[in-house]
Amino acid sequence: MANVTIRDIARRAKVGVGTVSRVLNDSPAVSEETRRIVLEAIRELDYAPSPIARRLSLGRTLTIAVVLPFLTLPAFVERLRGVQHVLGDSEYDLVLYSVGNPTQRDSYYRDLARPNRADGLLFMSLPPNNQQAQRLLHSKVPNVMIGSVHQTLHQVRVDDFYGGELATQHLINLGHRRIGLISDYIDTPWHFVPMRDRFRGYQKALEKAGFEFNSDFTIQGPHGRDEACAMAVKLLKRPDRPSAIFACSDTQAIGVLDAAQKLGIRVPEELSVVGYDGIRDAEYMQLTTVEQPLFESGVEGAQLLLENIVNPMPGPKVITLPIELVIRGTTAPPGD
Amino acid sequence: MANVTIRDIARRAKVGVGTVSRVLNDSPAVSEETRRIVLEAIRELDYAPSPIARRLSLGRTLTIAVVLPFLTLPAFVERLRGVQHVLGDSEYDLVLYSVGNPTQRDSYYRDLARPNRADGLLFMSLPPNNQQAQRLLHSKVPNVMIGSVHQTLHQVRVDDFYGGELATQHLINLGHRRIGLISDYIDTPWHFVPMRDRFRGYQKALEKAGFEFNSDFTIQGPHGRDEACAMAVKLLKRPDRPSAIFACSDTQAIGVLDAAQKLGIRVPEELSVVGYDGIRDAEYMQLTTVEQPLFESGVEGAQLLLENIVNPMPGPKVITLPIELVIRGTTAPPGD
DNA sequence: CTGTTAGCGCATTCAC
DNA sequence: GTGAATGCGCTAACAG
Repeated sequence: MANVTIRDIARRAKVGVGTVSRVLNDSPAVSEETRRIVLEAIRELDYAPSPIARRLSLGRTLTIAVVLPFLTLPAFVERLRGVQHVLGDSEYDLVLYSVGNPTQRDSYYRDLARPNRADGLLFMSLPPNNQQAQRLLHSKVPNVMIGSVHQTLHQVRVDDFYGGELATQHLINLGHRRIGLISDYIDTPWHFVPMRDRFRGYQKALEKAGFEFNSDFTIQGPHGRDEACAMAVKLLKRPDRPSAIFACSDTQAIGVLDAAQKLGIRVPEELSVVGYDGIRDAEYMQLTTVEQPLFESGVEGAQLLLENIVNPMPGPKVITLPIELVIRGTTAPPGD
Repeated sequence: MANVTIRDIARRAKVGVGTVSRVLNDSPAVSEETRRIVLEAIRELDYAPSPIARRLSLGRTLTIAVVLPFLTLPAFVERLRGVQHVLGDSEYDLVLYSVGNPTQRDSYYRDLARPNRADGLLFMSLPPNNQQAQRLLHSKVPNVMIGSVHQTLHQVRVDDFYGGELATQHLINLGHRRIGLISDYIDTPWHFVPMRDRFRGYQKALEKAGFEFNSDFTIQGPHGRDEACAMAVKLLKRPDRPSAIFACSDTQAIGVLDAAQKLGIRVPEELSVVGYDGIRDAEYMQLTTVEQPLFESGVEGAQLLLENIVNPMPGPKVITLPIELVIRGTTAPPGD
């Protein structure tokens, strides 16, 4: 019942605590014989060293903090899985911080950017402002941004600009001219950069095709399936309604499908829809989408972080992961 | 750069470390004046106490360990969200342990069931064997099972037996007689009790209706959409193929829908499908399903755990959450 | 190779 | 009210 400590083992094995510590840490500087005796004592007393004491003594937390916005969005879960996949094999514990609002986000950026909180920080889709980035840098705590950017920080990202262009180009190639866009708010306190880049890619594609950009065809709003549905309804009720819609996330794309169904508009005959992310739901729904390697981004981010813990790289390392347009059943030439 | 410790604050404020500690912990036994001075020093040096040192000194880890099988299944993510929702407002960190195989599960049961690892344990859908339960009990570490059962442990669960009955009864009421069932392996080293109960509920409903149980209509296999699809294909290729299938999870139900599509069998005209869980995909797919309160179960489990940390209850507390049959578009009377 | 000792940073006595 | 001292369990440096 009473906690068994390293001292108990030492006493039991009739050695010093130093020796016990040595066998615990696989130090070669201990004879086979004593190692055996110590291990025996450990087994008999079912002893396991206290991680807390260990951390304090080592001056390391043996912990990686993962900060992400709500666990609600499937895309974040996929990334988290990737992170867990890597961390599961490491010596680090994964502690989870879920951010519900900008205030919370800021407090995490403040609290975690100091020694003794975590040995490494992983931020997902939560771009820091300059001051926060500065603080991170100054704190010397290794960190990696996944799915968000900052000039001074390590990051793994995808080329969202290109992705937006790819999606739009696909629609243009099919023959669409009136192409709507639905996205999150682009200028929010969250600074959700990827969305903004996708939007710009959309503009670029239009421009390249010689179409004029019509801001009436773009709507921004809060994220979510139902919200996207409402936005799409607004777009589809126009007399000159678009024949195709690029939704900046799969969740929103599914909302668009809802809207089409509600209004009796057939997909893809009367309306083409492209999403973004490549969450599993997209496959269920036969949604054409721009797939980004979500799981992979988690893996890469975690690995980059672990490397940086071992030996910190100076310059910001940017890993850009490839994206891919996956054509399924929700896009087709305009039925006119 | 150098770590600022409580001692630095004490020196700066010209007080003892004890006093600083007191203001950090809101002890009333400190004058307004000195409190002010200390807080001032803390602010000036941007000091924050080291959680690790705090933990060691307090003898508490300030940590809740959440153990769950792969992060892959949406149902687990929902529960995790519920847990996070509660823990986010507490003083505890949420550390995540993802279990990939039975060996890993067993090692977590062993390692976490001792002092100084976590102040509380949350196991999701990972029923312990008697020895593990015994060890948990003996370790005195507060713990709660979510979605799995053991006679001696606190748990929050749903009535899976009733759920299985409910789903099957629904199909019977619609007029179906040949009702297939697809489930995980029921007798595995994972001891996935809920599945077994759903299966038994199915049998019970058949029995009540006076139908004979036909084991040819039940298939067990590894979990997963594709796996379920393969099983369903097997079922649906029989000359006397079932007119309805109860899949023991939504993921599997979606696999069944895949199979129907592949074989050109219309749902619900030629085949009715009922799922189980109530994940969001189910809504997307218009799937009739038995909805269990996943998020809620996480919330309840976390709350129960926190209560038990404050003052441990002796007897095992069992919270049973209500389930609900949600009828959507995949069930209808048999088209014959 | 091995025992002893000095911290790691904080909370908590116990005197004053 | 407050300061000084002790211990939480472990690692690492230092003698031997």
